[in-house]
Amino acid sequence: MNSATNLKGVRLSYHHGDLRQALLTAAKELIAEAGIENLSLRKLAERAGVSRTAPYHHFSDKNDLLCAIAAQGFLRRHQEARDTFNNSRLTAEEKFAEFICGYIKFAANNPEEYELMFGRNIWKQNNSTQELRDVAYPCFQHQLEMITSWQQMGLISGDNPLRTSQVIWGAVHGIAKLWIDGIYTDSAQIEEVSLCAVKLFIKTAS
Amino acid sequence: MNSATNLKGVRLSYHHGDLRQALLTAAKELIAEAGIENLSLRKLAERAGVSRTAPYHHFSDKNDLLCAIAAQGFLRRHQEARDTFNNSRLTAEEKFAEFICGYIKFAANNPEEYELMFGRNIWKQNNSTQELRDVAYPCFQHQLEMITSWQQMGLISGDNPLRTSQVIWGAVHGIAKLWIDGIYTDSAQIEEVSLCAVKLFIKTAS
DNA sequence: GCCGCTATTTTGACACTGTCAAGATGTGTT
DNA sequence: AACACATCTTGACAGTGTCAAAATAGCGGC
Repeated sequence: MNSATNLKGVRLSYHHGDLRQALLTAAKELIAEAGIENLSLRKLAERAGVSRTAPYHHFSDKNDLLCAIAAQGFLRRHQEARDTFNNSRLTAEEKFAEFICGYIKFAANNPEEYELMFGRNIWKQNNSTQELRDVAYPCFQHQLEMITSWQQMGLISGDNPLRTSQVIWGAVHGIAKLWIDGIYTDSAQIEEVSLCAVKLFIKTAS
Repeated sequence: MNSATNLKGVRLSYHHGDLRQALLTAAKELIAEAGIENLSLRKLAERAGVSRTAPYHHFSDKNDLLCAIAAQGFLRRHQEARDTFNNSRLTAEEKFAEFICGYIKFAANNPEEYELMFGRNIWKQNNSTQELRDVAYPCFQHQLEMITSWQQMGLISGDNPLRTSQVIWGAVHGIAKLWIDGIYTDSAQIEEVSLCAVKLFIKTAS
């Protein structure tokens, strides 16, 4: 299970050194080069200099490997959001704007990773790993808490914090997806769309 | 190209009758049964009672076939939206609410079809067929026109109609996707979330 | 009727995929 | 040294999308 992920001890694996981590980084390379759809375990194994079935001793499945990459993405985004929310130099309104813009920017700058984090294959049915859920759910929960606090201080409208949070999350998610998938017919400026979303959700919007 | 789609003449194709249409309906059956990920051209051909490569004379590609199915989805949704917008028994506010709820309900009731219409594989890069674009873009354009009209009559806030339209589209799209993919951690009532979105976007929201 | 042209379909094949079973090899423990 | 076990490899299997070439069916013209 947790064969090679102990962060303390230096020597983790036997033959390769740390194949699990090597596979993860190689996978991210390959995804960045050719997209998720073109990632195969065999090419990945070759890139890592290892035989076709070696990865199966570190990931039970292709899905398991993808979940592990997605988990890293949630950790990164969660950290980003926390940094913004805890930045005492920002007003609440600035934090909210930065949450919206930062979310969309994260997706736009890491399209393949975002696709993985929210691709249907991972969450649909029961494909999500426990490891992934342990990382993703706190990230979702944190979003809910932030939005709830902004709503309680009267910055954004709505009454039910959970529902409002779901709508705002849906908005940034949808904008990000439509952008990533290249569906906006005009060459939309993603920053402009983000700021428009901010204005629409803030209570004092004109 | 347009080998078998003439709606006037009854006898359209030669051997099978109308293999193109038979493939489309069989594909929708298979997708409904096992999801898009589990649709293969070979199983599809078998279901249609035809050899593995027969579909290639009606669709250049697997992608081409998926685009054709997606196009039918856009036609249906476009018609729905038009019906609502042209329903003279509804007030503007009711129309807007019905647009939001109807959009999300459409996606929730036809998850696989919606996945196809907005799955990344189709739009990403240049995978979209001309036929698909000819059907989808008018649908998008119609959404823009509706939202612009609601904004101009002061029903919803925001200044730039295009940007506002993109945000609202993003919101319904994102809510639908998060719902379809089963990502909302609580068992959200999709209708409640839709209504919350309506309230947030309408100008006189509390 | 018959002949040929073209649209349609099939058979065969190729490279590629994820994944399993069995064996080989390295590593640490006793 | 011997064992247990983690790690990795080789071989194999059933699928997949798609191409090339051969077979077949329907239509027009004679």
